[in-house]
Formats: sequence, C-alpha cells, structure tokens
Amino acid sequence: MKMGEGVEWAIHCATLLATLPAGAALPAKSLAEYHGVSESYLLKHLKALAAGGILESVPGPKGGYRLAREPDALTFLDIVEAVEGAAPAFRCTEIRQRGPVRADPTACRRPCAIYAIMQEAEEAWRETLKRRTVGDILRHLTETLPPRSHADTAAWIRENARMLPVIGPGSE
Amino acid sequence: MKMGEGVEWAIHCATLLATLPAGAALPAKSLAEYHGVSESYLLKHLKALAAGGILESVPGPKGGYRLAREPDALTFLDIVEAVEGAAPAFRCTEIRQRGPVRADPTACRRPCAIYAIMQEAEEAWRETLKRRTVGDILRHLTETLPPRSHADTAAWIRENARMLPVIGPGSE
DNA sequence: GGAGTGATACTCGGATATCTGGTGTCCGAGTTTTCGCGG
DNA sequence: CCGCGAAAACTCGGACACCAGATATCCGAGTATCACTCC
Repeated sequence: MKMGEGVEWAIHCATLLATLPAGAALPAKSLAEYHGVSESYLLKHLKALAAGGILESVPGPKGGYRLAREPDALTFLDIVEAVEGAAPAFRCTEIRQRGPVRADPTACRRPCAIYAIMQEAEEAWRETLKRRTVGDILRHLTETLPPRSHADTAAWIRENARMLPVIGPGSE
Repeated sequence: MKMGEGVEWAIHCATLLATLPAGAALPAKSLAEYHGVSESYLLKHLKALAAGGILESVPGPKGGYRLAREPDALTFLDIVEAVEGAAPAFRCTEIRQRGPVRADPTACRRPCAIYAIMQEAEEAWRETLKRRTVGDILRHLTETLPPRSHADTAAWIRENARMLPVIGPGSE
C-alpha cells in the first residue's frame, strides 16, 4: 500500500499558496522551481487539485494557481482525495460468495464483517486528516521556523507572485 | 492509494484456518478452492504470512498451513503488515530542503509537520486494525450466520483438513 | 508375517513472465499582453 | 497623442511514452506415504 508522491507535492504547494496575498496567483513553473520538482508532472497534480475545487487556475500570462478556499477550510483529506481519489484502499470482492461453500445470499444482506473493519480503520484515518487544515500548518510553521525563513520566502513570493489586475501597483 | 488484493485473501484464509481443530492443517490447494481464487497466487501470500509468523507451514503430503497463534492474539494489523509490508504509505522526501529557498538545516531537526500529520493519521488507522482480531470475526460470524452455514463449512473442513499424525483416527 | 528400503506422490518454496497503474513528458487550446499602425 | 488591431508570449489542459510494483504462473526442494523386497 503506497501513496503517490504527488500528495506530498500537493500539500506543500497548498501551504505555499496559502502564504501569498489574497487574490494573488503563482504559476506552476514557480511552484515547481520552489520545491525542486518536475514542472510537467507537478502540473498534472495541480490540474487534479483544480478539478477538485482546491485550487483555482488563472489562464494566460500573469496567470497561475491560487487557493480556492480559506486555508482554515482546506483539510488534508480534501487534498489527499483530490489527488489520490476518494475510493477506499481496501476493496471487498465478496469472495465469501464464491467457492463451493459460499454463504447464503440472505446472510450477505449485511456487509462483510472483514470489509466493515477495514472501512472502520480507513474512516479513522480520514477523520484524522479531516481535523487538520492547511491553516494549522501555516500557524505551526510561523511558530517554529526562524523569522529569517519567513523573510526569505516572502521575498521569493514577491519576486514570483502575480497580483490580480485590480489596483496593485506592480512591484515589478 | 490502493491495497493489494492479497490482503483480503489472507484475512479470509486466516479466518477459515481459525475454525479448524487445534493442530490440524489445510493445504493451499484447498484454501484456494474454498475461496475460488488462484492457487499459485494465493501460495505467494501464504508464504508471506508464514514468513511473518502468522501461519505455520507443514511440508510433505498431509501437510498444509495452520495458524501460528491463537485467533484472539492475531490482529488485523499483523496480517496486513505481513502481506503489504510495514512501511508507511506516505513517504516524506524532505522537499522542504530542496529548491532555492530551502529551510535551514537547524529547523529540520524537528520532523516535517506535514509528515507528522500523515503519520498521525496512519497511526489511527493502525490502532483500529490492532484492536480487531480474527477471534472477533469468528465470534461475529457465529452470531450472525445461520447454523446451516457452519454445518456446511464444518463438513467441508472435515473433508479437507489434515490432522497431525498424533492420535487422530483418520476419518478417511 | 514383519521390518527395511526404495520409489512415489504430494506439499511448500523461490524464481520467472505479464499487466495495470503511477511516473514523467510532450504538444495543443486559450488568454492577456504588447507592439505597430492608423486616425 | 490616442485608439484599434493583429501578432506574440506565456499560461493551463489533455494526450502520449516509460517504469515499478502488483498480478499470475511455473518448476524445483523437501518430506511423509506407500509398495515392494528381503529376512
């Protein structure tokens, strides 16, 4: 049982996007460079996040990605399910109904007990991920990381972020 | 994130093996036939279970597999980890230390906050599987399944199980 | 008839093909910007 | 000097190769059984 690498990328990207000013966007090229990963492949996952309602995409030059919700309303489970899909990891193939001594169909009205337990475990997993948000990570980093890191990141953000063409006096 | 099909097979096999008399064994051929799955492939997983200390293998004719522990001492987590491996599904590649604005190595003494949360979720998952045993399933089936099913299974067991060459007057 | 011995049949164990899904990459559609031109 | 228009540059979006791990299978190692032979 292995989780795709894209999940890690997605969460880190969401965390970074949460630090930039409201309305601003960041292109995939910059996100990939910031995290030191392949731009082409990251784009694939960003697309999935946009399709899942996690990110919003702004097309054209000066475009990019930005969060579609408030960081506190963005749970880990949302991101994981957007990238990996919401299908359960354990799939019951109802093997109790196969073979020479298969169970009575009447008894199969109730779900398979083994499947129920596996679902219970996955539910506990999901519940934990549901309680944690990108906002939590943001606050945690603010408390633990040295101010120097924030300054560096903020400077890099200013260098790469694209403001919406509203009022913003372009820093460029 | 997808779990291998072998996990389902393994749990069902363990449940079936738990129903046969103490000391008796059941060959892979019979287990595969009972569940309607490929014998060759099931053997691969049974081997993993034996290597993991879940099952004991008896070689030679009249040989087979049997549980290595009491059903109540056999948790779902034991079986899952024996088949799928104990490695965590989410793997942190420390991308915070990559890229142009990588975090200070001093700040990386503490584990990645994102990784910590994913570990916490997986720990909740493991904890749930740790609380459930094959004995629980056995009792559940005893309570819910009609007596007819038990009779059929018991008859099939008598037909296919191999007693240890101790005292047992061969029913054959 | 009984014990010893060899062949036998059946079991598990490991090494070997095949195939799906994750990994990685590319080119095309769409939009904003920008430059040039005309008024 | 200002407005309009076409070309260009940059973005995301979907379609196309590649590779690791799961899936599926086979043949070989080992042992209890069984039959045969000899005593």
